[in-house]
Amino acid sequence: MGRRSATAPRKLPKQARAQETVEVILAAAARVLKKDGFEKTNTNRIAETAGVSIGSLYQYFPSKDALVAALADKHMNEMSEVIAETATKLWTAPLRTAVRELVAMMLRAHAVDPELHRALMEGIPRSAVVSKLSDVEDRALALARGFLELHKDELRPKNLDLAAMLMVGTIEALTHGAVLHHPELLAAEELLEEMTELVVRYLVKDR
Amino acid sequence: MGRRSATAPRKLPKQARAQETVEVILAAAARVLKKDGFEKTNTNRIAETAGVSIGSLYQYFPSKDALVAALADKHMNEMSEVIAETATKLWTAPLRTAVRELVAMMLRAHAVDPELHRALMEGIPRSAVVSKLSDVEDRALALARGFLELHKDELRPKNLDLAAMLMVGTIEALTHGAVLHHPELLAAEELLEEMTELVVRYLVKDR
Amino acid sequence: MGRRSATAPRKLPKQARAQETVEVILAAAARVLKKDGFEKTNTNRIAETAGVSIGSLYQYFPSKDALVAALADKHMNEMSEVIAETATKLWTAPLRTAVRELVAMMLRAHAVDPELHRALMEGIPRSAVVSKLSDVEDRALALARGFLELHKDELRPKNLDLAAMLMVGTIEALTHGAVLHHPELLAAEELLEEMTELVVRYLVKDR
Amino acid sequence: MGRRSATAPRKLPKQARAQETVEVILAAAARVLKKDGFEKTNTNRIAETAGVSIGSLYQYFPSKDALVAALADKHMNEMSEVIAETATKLWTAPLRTAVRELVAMMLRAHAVDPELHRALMEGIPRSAVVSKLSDVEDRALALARGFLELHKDELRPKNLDLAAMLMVGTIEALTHGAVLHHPELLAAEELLEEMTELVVRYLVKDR
DNA sequence: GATGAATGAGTCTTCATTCAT
DNA sequence: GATGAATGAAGACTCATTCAT
Repeated sequence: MGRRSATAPRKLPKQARAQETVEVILAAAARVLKKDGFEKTNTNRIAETAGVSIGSLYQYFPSKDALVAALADKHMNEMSEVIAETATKLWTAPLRTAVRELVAMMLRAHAVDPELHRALMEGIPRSAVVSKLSDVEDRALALARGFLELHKDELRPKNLDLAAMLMVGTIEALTHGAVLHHPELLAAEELLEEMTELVVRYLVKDR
Repeated sequence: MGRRSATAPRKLPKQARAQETVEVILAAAARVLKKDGFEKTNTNRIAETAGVSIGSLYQYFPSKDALVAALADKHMNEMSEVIAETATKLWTAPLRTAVRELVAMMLRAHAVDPELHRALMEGIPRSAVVSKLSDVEDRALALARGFLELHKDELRPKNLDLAAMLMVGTIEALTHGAVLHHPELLAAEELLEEMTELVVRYLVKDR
Repeated sequence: MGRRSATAPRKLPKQARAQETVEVILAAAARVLKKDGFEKTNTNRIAETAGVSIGSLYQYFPSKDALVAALADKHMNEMSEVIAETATKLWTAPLRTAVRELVAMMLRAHAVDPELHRALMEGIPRSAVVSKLSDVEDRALALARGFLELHKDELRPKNLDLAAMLMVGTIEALTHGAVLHHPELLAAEELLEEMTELVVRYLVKDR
Repeated sequence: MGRRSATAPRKLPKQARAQETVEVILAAAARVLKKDGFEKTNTNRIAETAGVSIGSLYQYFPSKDALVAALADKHMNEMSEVIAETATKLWTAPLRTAVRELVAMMLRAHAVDPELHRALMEGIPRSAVVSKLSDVEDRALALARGFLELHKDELRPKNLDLAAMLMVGTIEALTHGAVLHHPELLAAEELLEEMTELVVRYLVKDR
């Protein structure tokens, strides 16, 4: 019914073998992308790395962009799962605990596959991929906004929109910074504590 | 050589002309990069946009990477100048004022050419360019570290390395976030105030 | 074998099924060919359109060319049947009537499946297909030559080979022209009359 | 100013050397096209045949289709020139002479490069090329229509549109037939005479 | 020095055909 | 026999870079 989106997967594999192939291709794509960056990644090398013919790659992904988009999708879903696991706790916990949980959640989500996350965030141009990724950010922003609304009375900042932006931006940025430059910190207690402190102190009224 | 020395100044116009050509090419490169992103930017188009032959472009820049690196250099220098202007004030001012100045400085530095900054940060792969850009970050980190050391006694965080990282990371991230998503905020007083508040509250001891 | 003979007819359904599959594939090939032209037609799409696996297609046709050739064959046979129906009348009828019948025959033959005829005549390269199609022309030429020989005495042209060529060429060309550009004329009385007039006037002696 | 047509030549060569290259490429394209047909012709082979790099080919022609279109254009222009030379004579000469001239003109026009004409007419799909070629036919049809109008009173057919179609169609078809199957006849006096006879007899009133 | 024509390795992508299940 | 996953040669096209004029 009309032209299908250029980045939609080409066909759903029916046989188990095909499903396996798709998996293998995605894994290879991730590996190559992490190693070479988007620009230097080429479909032939991905196929080769996957131990699959170039024809097979195009059987399942109509274009290079579609392949990367599928990879981004998968990665995003994995991160979303991590987020969904803790999202509910946010609404009942007291402010500090909730913030702590939020930060921990972000750190955990980004710990799923930091290198891939980086590769996806870096080299990719104005394609569908970026929007896929920033969907997550948008949702995080909405979530944060709702969260702040809930704790309105305890908060110092008046402009909740700006506060949400700062909060999400800060957490994301520091998480990304850790991902990029200090992956070892992702699991460190200290970073979690300090980030929590940073956010809470920004948010709460004095005393 | 001997005979020529009488007319040595003549060489100057030539050099001036060459310098001009370099400028024109860099300007064109910036324009194309901002408009099309790194991937779609090609040297021929840059030359065309510059109104210069491709041969001339390669006269002055031995490769595409060299050209982009030069552009990054230039941009970095412009940002560095802005930073240098206010760096000295940091050492004498009281903490809150200094932080405020620091944040303002970052916002101003990134307001130099946000679009170029973005283009440079985005699409570029593992080339020299990224390192050029992160040089700035490294210097900012060192600066921050020194700054914190100076105010050691007033500070709550014990791990100054981590604190410097969070501080610089936060400021940078929020500045970038503003650059990318809300350029109108770059000049806004409110963002400056809130970011200052964020950092100061994080840094200072209670009471 | 011995035991089987009792159930020998059982084999028939299988063969019938196979025959059916062949038909389905040919029909699909015709449909795709008409719609997309030879160049854009590919075996996978034909198989898909036929609701048959690509493997089955190659079970019955060893190559793409063989498939197209079979299609051409079939089409040619259908046209030949139409021709055979009226061919005998040619030998007994008076000149004008015979020519009229000849023209009508050509128009009818080409009305069998004009679109397929066109697709077959157009996009196909130096493959067996073209020769298949021109077999028909050759036979038509021979038929015409014999026909002219029969009416020798009534004719103006002395070079019967040339006359046959002109006659067949004219009829074919105009029929094709009609097929391509004015399909609605294929069934029109007027075209038939004028073509008859054209040929008869060319052939007969004055007075 | 908007997207340029996909089949427009890419750039006009400024230097003499470039003009030469374009010529060489077109000549090679013609040669390969005649030898292999459209389908089997590929740009790499054309470049190779031209003794030119594939890059040079794409410097001047943005696509394979554009190259073929340019070739068709050139061929058409050459044919048009031949036609233009004699077109004027048609309006003053008596009917039979004019028809004879018309037929001769067509034969001459198609004798310019019969093989190329054939290759161009055959394998090419629904691209711009076909329309280029049929432009000529359309103009011929209009010319013929005007011609018949002029001689209205001497003519037997009442439906001048149909008569023009038959006339042009016949001449073209027979010319093409000669081009394809009997190139030696293109220059033969006999074919010219017979075709003239065919057309004149069709057109004129008895007596 | 400047010009822009020429180069060709490298990329994406298609599709006829094979073959394991 | 049927299926459809897999293959890979081949072809269109790009673009960084070189070099004759």
